[in-house]
Amino acid sequence: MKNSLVAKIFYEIADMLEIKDVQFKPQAYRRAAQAIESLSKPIEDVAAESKLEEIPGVGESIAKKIEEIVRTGKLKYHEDLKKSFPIKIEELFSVEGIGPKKIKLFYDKLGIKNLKDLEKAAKQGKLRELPGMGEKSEKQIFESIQFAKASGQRALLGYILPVAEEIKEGMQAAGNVDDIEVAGSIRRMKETIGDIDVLVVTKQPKKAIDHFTNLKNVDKVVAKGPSRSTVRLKEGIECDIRVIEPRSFGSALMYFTGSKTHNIELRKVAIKKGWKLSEYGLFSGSKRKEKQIAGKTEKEIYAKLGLKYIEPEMRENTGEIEAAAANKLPKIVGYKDIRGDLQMHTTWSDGVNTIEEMAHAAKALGHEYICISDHVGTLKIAGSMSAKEIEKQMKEIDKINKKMRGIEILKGAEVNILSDSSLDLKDSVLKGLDVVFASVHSGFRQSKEQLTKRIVSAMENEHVDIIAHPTGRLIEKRKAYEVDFDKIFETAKRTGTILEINAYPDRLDLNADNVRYAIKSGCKLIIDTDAHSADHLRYIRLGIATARRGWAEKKDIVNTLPLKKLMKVLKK
DNA sequence: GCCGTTTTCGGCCCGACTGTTTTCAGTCG
Repeated sequence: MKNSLVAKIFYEIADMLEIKDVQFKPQAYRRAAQAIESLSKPIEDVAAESKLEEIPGVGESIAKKIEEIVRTGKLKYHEDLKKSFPIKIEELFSVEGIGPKKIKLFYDKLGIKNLKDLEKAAKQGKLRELPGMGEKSEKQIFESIQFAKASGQRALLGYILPVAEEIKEGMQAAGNVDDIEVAGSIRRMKETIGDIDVLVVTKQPKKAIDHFTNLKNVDKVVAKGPSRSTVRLKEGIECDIRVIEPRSFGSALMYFTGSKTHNIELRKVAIKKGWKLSEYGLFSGSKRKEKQIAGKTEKEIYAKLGLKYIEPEMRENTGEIEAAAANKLPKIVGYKDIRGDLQMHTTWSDGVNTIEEMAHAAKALGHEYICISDHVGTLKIAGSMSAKEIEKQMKEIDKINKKMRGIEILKGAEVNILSDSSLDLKDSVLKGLDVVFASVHSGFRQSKEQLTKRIVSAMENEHVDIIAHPTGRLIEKRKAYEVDFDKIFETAKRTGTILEINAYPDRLDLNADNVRYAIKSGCKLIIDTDAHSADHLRYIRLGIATARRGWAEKKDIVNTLPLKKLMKVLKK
């Protein structure tokens, strides 16, 4: 699948054209890149079918370029552009306060090509002498570089969500906050988060902002004004707060939630109706005599635009606006629809809590059932259990089930799919379990064909109910291994094997795009935490969010079912 | 470079803030 390669090349072209001060083309390339990135099909397949120009934002010229990339793996136009700009553009763009104009200025006047050059020039006081620059800008650039270095990559949603919630609670404790919401990519439940955006309604803006800058996890106040402020938190992430008028709360929430491309499309819908949409509301009339027709809530704005309400997790401009206009939005699975969690580890393998502790924690979360799925097999990873130990554990589970009320514990196991496609445990043992997970834990570097074959043959096994974390990726750490999704989804559907959405913060695997494709292919999914401690069971909402981002409905997720019905969906 | 219930040509989302200016360009969200 070359989609991400094509998108990357187009993003880079957009950046370079912007530096060259070319008008409008950068937007065109970005739009195409974004559409290709979120395509559910391999771009080479679309090219083979000669349907490239059906992709929104792709016309004759870009279609030709895609064909060249698919054919040769690169693009001459892109290579030529790069030659005229020997600059690490992505690196420089990542510095806050620097855009295309400054990058060009720095390169033309000082020959700055990368972050290191820029830092050096800032240190030596060379930037301040350039036109349009001054001491303050130079200092700000230097500080942004330091901050970027210290905080590194984007933070995982699973770790930042609790921080954002703490801030929200901290603000509510101030007593003068009438309404508060965390917006931004957190509200859209993106896998990784750049910063935290908080919106408040208050009659005492100054007091609220003072309270904000004095919250206990604030490390440094970056900016502080009458209606907004930015701070750096001890967790190494920035947090913005904005005071909003009640009449604009919905439009502001919409605007700051994004995504940016979703907003742009909405504004186009407004323009078509002769209106204007901004963070202050939806307006009719000319500039001199404009009248607010909506803004208090998101719902009324969508309604006025002729659209059904779109859940934040779906606002990525991947067809949700068209679907909302046609009243064809799916009713996506809710955060309270999950009845149980089937993947978790205990002290029997590499978990830190006992079976009983896990059961109590799950019950407290409202689960009706859980499954203990410790590692099993001969592969010496993660304290795998032998067939003998499995026997013992099953008896222990029987005992706990007898004494605990209100939750049912299933007997399960996570078995390795070995490099030769065989399973790491005999069928005779698997047969006795309620739920069998199979997953790849070794040989990640095999070819796409081999890895696909391993997973497919595991699915063909009559005892394997679920494929755990099907692509093996670890966010910001390890890329997904390449597999043939068409083949995997087809096999899953045919054999009745369920695919997992692993809710662990750095996995979220299948990811949202895969989820959407899997559902389209007719697969059933399950959301599990893969908890290695009782605390981890809370991660379930990250998995639900991933399902929602992939447009999954309740009927697509098997652990929304009561236990009896769930057992019928499993293979035996 | 793309696209069309204003258009096959002439548009392309909108507003605020910051730091540099002396009326605004660049950047951000």
